[in-house]
Amino acid sequence: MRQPTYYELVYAVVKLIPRGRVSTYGAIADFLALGSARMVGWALNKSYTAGGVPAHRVVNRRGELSGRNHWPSPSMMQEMLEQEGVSVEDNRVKDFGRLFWSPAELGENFEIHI
DNA sequence: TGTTTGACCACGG
DNA sequence: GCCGTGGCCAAAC
Repeated sequence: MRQPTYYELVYAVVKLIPRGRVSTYGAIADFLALGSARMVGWALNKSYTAGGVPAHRVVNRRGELSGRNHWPSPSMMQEMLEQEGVSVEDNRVKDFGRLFWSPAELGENFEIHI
Protein backbone atom coordinates (compact mmCIF):
# COMPACT_ATOMS: atom_id res chain seq x y z
CA MET A 1 0.00 0.00 0.00
CA ARG A 2 0.98 3.58 -0.21
CA GLN A 3 -0.07 6.82 1.27
CA PRO A 4 -3.10 8.31 -0.42
CA THR A 5 -2.19 11.26 -2.56
CA TYR A 6 -3.91 14.54 -2.05
CA TYR A 7 -6.26 14.12 -4.93
CA GLU A 8 -7.29 10.69 -3.69
CA LEU A 9 -8.35 12.35 -0.47
CA VAL A 10 -10.32 14.83 -2.50
CA TYR A 11 -12.00 12.07 -4.47
CA ALA A 12 -12.95 10.30 -1.26
CA VAL A 13 -14.66 13.40 0.08
CA VAL A 14 -16.39 14.19 -3.20
CA LYS A 15 -17.78 10.69 -3.35
CA LEU A 16 -19.47 11.32 -0.03
CA ILE A 17 -21.45 14.31 -1.22
CA PRO A 18 -25.08 13.23 -0.98
CA ARG A 19 -27.15 12.97 -4.12
CA GLY A 20 -29.01 16.16 -4.79
CA ARG A 21 -26.62 18.30 -2.77
CA VAL A 22 -23.55 20.29 -3.74
CA SER A 23 -20.34 21.30 -2.04
CA THR A 24 -17.56 23.75 -2.74
CA TYR A 25 -13.84 23.63 -3.36
CA GLY A 26 -13.17 25.73 -0.30
CA ALA A 27 -15.26 23.57 2.01
CA ILE A 28 -13.43 20.45 0.92
CA ALA A 29 -10.03 22.05 1.25
CA ASP A 30 -10.95 23.36 4.65
CA PHE A 31 -12.21 19.98 5.79
CA LEU A 32 -9.06 18.21 4.68
CA ALA A 33 -7.04 20.99 6.28
CA LEU A 34 -4.30 20.35 3.80
CA GLY A 35 -3.85 22.99 1.35
CA SER A 36 -6.03 25.20 -0.62
CA ALA A 37 -9.15 25.24 -2.70
CA ARG A 38 -7.06 25.52 -5.84
CA MET A 39 -5.67 22.09 -5.23
CA VAL A 40 -9.17 20.67 -5.03
CA GLY A 41 -9.95 22.07 -8.45
CA TRP A 42 -6.67 20.80 -9.73
CA ALA A 43 -7.37 17.35 -8.30
CA LEU A 44 -10.75 17.17 -9.97
CA ASN A 45 -9.24 18.27 -13.25
CA LYS A 46 -6.98 15.25 -13.19
CA SER A 47 -9.78 12.86 -12.51
CA TYR A 48 -13.17 14.15 -13.48
CA THR A 49 -13.43 10.86 -15.31
CA ALA A 50 -11.65 8.76 -12.69
CA GLY A 51 -14.44 6.37 -11.97
CA GLY A 52 -17.33 7.29 -9.78
CA VAL A 53 -16.26 10.72 -8.67
CA PRO A 54 -19.32 12.96 -8.85
CA ALA A 55 -17.32 16.05 -9.73
CA HIS A 56 -20.46 17.79 -10.92
CA ARG A 57 -21.47 18.23 -7.29
CA VAL A 58 -18.53 20.52 -6.64
CA VAL A 59 -19.00 24.17 -7.47
CA ASN A 60 -17.32 27.36 -6.42
CA ARG A 61 -18.32 29.39 -3.43
CA ARG A 62 -20.95 31.35 -5.36
CA GLY A 63 -22.63 28.20 -6.55
CA GLU A 64 -21.35 28.62 -10.08
CA LEU A 65 -20.45 25.65 -12.23
CA SER A 66 -16.92 26.84 -12.74
CA GLY A 67 -15.76 23.44 -13.91
CA ARG A 68 -18.25 23.01 -16.69
CA ASN A 69 -15.69 23.78 -19.39
CA HIS A 70 -13.65 20.79 -18.38
CA TRP A 71 -16.39 18.34 -19.12
CA PRO A 72 -16.76 16.55 -22.45
CA SER A 73 -19.57 18.97 -23.05
CA PRO A 74 -20.12 22.16 -21.06
CA SER A 75 -23.80 21.38 -20.62
CA MET A 76 -23.13 17.93 -19.23
CA MET A 77 -22.37 19.11 -15.73
CA GLN A 78 -25.65 20.98 -15.54
CA GLU A 79 -27.61 18.07 -16.94
CA MET A 80 -26.19 15.69 -14.37
CA LEU A 81 -27.12 18.04 -11.56
CA GLU A 82 -30.64 18.43 -12.85
CA GLN A 83 -30.94 14.68 -13.08
CA GLU A 84 -30.39 14.63 -9.36
CA GLY A 85 -32.95 17.30 -8.72
CA VAL A 86 -30.60 20.27 -8.47
CA SER A 87 -31.88 23.21 -10.47
CA VAL A 88 -29.28 25.14 -12.38
CA GLU A 89 -29.91 28.53 -13.83
CA ASP A 90 -27.41 30.62 -15.73
CA ASN A 91 -24.53 28.34 -14.71
CA ARG A 92 -25.46 28.70 -11.09
CA VAL A 93 -27.03 26.31 -8.62
CA LYS A 94 -30.44 27.59 -7.73
CA ASP A 95 -31.04 27.68 -3.99
CA PHE A 96 -27.36 27.14 -3.46
CA GLY A 97 -27.62 28.26 0.14
CA ARG A 98 -30.03 25.44 0.91
CA LEU A 99 -28.40 22.73 -1.15
CA PHE A 100 -24.89 23.40 0.05
CA TRP A 101 -23.41 20.48 1.91
CA SER A 102 -20.25 20.68 3.95
CA PRO A 103 -18.04 17.64 4.53
CA ALA A 104 -17.76 18.89 8.08
CA GLU A 105 -21.14 17.25 8.62
CA LEU A 106 -19.32 13.95 8.55
CA GLY A 107 -17.69 14.83 11.81
CA GLU A 108 -14.43 13.18 12.62
CA ASN A 109 -15.44 9.80 11.29
CA PHE A 110 -13.97 10.05 7.86
CA GLU A 111 -12.51 7.00 6.23
CA ILE A 112 -10.81 6.72 2.91
CA HIS A 113 -11.77 4.13 0.35
CA ILE A 114 -9.37 3.94 -2.54
C1' DT B 1 16.40 20.87 -10.24
C1' DG B 2 13.47 25.37 -10.30
C1' DT B 3 9.54 27.46 -12.41
C1' DT B 4 4.85 27.53 -13.85
C1' DT B 5 0.16 26.40 -13.54
C1' DG B 6 -4.41 25.72 -11.41
C1' DA B 7 -12.47 23.77 -12.02
C1' DC B 8 -10.25 28.88 -5.68
C1' DC B 9 -10.90 32.05 -1.62
C1' DA B 10 -10.48 35.94 1.60
C1' DC B 11 -9.45 40.43 2.06
C1' DG B 12 -8.65 45.40 1.15
C1' DG B 13 -9.67 49.57 -1.45
C1' DG C 1 -20.55 45.28 -6.35
C1' DC C 2 -15.93 45.19 -8.86
C1' DC C 3 -10.79 44.73 -9.17
C1' DG C 4 -6.12 43.60 -7.62
C1' DT C 5 -3.32 40.90 -4.50
C1' DG C 6 -1.56 37.26 -1.67
C1' DG C 7 -1.86 32.68 -0.10
C1' DC C 8 -2.14 27.83 -0.75
C1' DC C 9 0.84 23.48 -2.37
C1' DA C 10 0.86 19.22 -5.53
C1' DA C 11 2.02 17.90 -10.24
C1' DA C 12 3.76 18.90 -14.77
C1' DC C 13 7.44 20.49 -17.56
